[in-house]
Amino acid sequence: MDTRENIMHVAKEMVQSHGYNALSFREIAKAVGVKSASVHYHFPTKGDLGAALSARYTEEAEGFLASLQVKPAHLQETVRAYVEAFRAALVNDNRMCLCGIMIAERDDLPDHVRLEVDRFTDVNVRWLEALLRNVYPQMRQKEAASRALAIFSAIEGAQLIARGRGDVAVFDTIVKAYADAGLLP
Amino acid sequence: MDTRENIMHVAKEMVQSHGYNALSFREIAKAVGVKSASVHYHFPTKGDLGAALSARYTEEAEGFLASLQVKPAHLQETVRAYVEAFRAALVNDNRMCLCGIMIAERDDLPDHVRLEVDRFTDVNVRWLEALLRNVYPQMRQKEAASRALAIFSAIEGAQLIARGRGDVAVFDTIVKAYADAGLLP
DNA sequence: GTTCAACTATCTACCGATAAATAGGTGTTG
DNA sequence: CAACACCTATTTATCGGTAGATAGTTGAAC
Repeated sequence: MDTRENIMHVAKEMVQSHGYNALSFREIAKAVGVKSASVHYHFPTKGDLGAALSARYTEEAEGFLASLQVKPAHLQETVRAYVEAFRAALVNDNRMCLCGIMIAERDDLPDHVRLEVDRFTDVNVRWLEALLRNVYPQMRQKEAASRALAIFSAIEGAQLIARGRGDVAVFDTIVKAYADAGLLP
Repeated sequence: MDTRENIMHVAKEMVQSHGYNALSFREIAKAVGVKSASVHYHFPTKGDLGAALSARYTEEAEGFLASLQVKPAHLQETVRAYVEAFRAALVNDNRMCLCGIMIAERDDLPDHVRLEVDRFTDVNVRWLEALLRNVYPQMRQKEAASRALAIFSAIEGAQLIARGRGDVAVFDTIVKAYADAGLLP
């Protein structure tokens, strides 16, 4: 019954499936069951909606990452839970990471949307970096940062390619190969 | 002076920068210096243009890959040349792999465009797989296929994330971390 | 004279956005 | 209690702009 929440919910799924450019106020309104002017009431411009979506997406990611155990003893479980979050998007109607798909459209994003999208990468890479340094205390800060960036990129790439195949098994195959090669802990 | 070639040239760059959805006949026409109806003369529908772009893109990739040395002795140079091709897109005005960005929009692509986009992944993965089996003859076929898929995904991911940062150095950092971790030969 | 390649002009559909009106709720005041 | 003011959420109706696409015309080449 909370229209604003419903708008954000359907808009998020639409972006994850079709991207920011393809997001339309009319389609959102139709899905929610209101008129497009009502969507504009809650989010005056498309940029406002996009920024709200990516901001919340990053906040939820922050909460999720904070909830994960980062004890060295549970390292593999932690990484598995992290990867599973990206896998879930594919399982859920072959969707992509909201910020991943928006990076592909970055040149068309309003400035404040792009800032929020960038923050998602920051949050993920910083968390991975902290995880690595927690588990491998001897690892230098620079190396941990590079490795964290590599892990994040690899997972985003796996999601992109698996989505192109429309097959979650492809994601699983790629992640296993990452682990076998030594990229993932 | 070849209008059709000019159309494909500017359209390719537009897709690499803004994606398929954002591609507009009017914008193409303006860039080429003709009217949009002329673009429709050469490519009756947007799907025809998209399919032609991705088909040629894949063909050029096939030619490029065939031209690379795959002798075990030059393995690292070969891989470096392969990665450099993806790097070049970023250097060239922060663009993305044409098929990578179109995968993100796959749900909105006409069927024949999607088929061509898929073929690009096939071509790359098959080439990487052959490279691996050539260099590591003892590697099983299944393992080589997984590894090839992982390498391709990782590079596409690196390109995506580096593009989000608008910084080629990020791409280089990620690729180096891939190599250090053992993902790249 | 036929073909090619471009043009002009226009169509319908959809985009984001806005103004103005409406209905319902809340609170204040006489 | 009733009247009024105000706020919120939504509607109707519409705007200018742009999308892809098409019909018909022109001019040049062969």
